[in-house]
Amino acid sequence: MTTEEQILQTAEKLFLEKGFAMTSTTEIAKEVGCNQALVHYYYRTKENLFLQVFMQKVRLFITAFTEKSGANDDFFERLEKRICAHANMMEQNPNLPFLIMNELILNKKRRCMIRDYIVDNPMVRDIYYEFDKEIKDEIAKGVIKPIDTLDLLLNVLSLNVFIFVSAPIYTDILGRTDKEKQAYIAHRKKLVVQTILNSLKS
Amino acid sequence: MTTEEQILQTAEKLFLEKGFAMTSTTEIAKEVGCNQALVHYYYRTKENLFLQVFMQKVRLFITAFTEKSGANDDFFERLEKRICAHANMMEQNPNLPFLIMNELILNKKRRCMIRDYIVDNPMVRDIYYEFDKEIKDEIAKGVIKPIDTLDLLLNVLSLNVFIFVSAPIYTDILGRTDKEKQAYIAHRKKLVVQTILNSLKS
DNA sequence: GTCTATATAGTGATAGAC
DNA sequence: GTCTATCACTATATAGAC
Repeated sequence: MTTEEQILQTAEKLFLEKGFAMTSTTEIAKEVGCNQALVHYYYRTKENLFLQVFMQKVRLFITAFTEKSGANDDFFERLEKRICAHANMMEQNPNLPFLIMNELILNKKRRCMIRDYIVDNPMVRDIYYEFDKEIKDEIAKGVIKPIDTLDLLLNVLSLNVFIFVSAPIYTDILGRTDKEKQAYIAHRKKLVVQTILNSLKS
Repeated sequence: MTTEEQILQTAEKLFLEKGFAMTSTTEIAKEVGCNQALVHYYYRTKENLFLQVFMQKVRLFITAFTEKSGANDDFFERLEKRICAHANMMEQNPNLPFLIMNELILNKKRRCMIRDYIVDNPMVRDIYYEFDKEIKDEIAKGVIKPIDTLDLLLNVLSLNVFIFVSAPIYTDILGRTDKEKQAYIAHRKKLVVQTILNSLKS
């Protein structure tokens, strides 16, 4: 791996662990084993380096949520698969939801970047409209209780994100082992699906 | 108001807005209209000052959640009142859930402080056990579907906290006015209650 | 109690040697 | 491409004058 790639990879790790503000380019360089000037040689500014990591992660976050599932499943099976795909993506990147939330709340610039990325992205729009149509169909058929599509998405997002935000807190506060933490996550994943489906069934 | 109180109040405001790392004692002093040395004269360290704000807010956060309601309501009415009390507390302190989450995730020291506060606090324990008993009773009576008490609390917490974490993001990304933001919050509050109750009804 | 001044250390970023 | 050296800045915290 080139030094340039090592820097990006280490930056990703540290930004995910401690956020933008609390990670210094000096620290990144130290962990890579090179000089701090080299970080700026490749990426010029810390902000620049951060954005490369951040936007890639935002893309990952969104595409996982909009993942399509088998067409011959019924609605509840399809929804379950979508919820799980989203949770699995976060399980592989545990601090990702926190990083995104953190930066979006503390930094207006980031919110605007996301807006440009989401609202102007035809792919994202298409997937949303398709999902929206699907929901409206199922409501019309009387399969699920009436709900706004955005509300359903927000419910899933709330519950799923909170699994990974709460996991380290829960683990530390109750003095759990890493294995117990994994069990907590697995349990919560199942329960989120169950809660969402129960709230929809009519 | 004394200068000492002004400093504490300004610190509270800025810490809530921008978190610990991005708020400087210089900035606090400037906003109070005094010298930066004075902040340290009264509170010695920034960490100290932060903890005074933080722990007071954590107490507020927990006590709101454990608020008791009218005894002659049925279970669903009592639960609804509890969920609303918790949401209302956050509505009056919009950035509070974010601050708590943020500091707990980024800082292990803070997690340990909370542990000492929650786990060793008999009042908190009592309220939890009482709620737990109540849930188990209703399950036994067949009023609600079986669920672990901690899971129910986590579901409420997830959905409620996310209202206020998502509100500024939602508002900015979709270019909403402040009035529309209030409507979003009011709408989500209702929906959270509905989602939780629907998921419990058997 | 409030100020000025300052010690000390850390930051992001750049210039220039090799 | 990688380094050393350094600049300009900001931060927390303290010492000491008033």
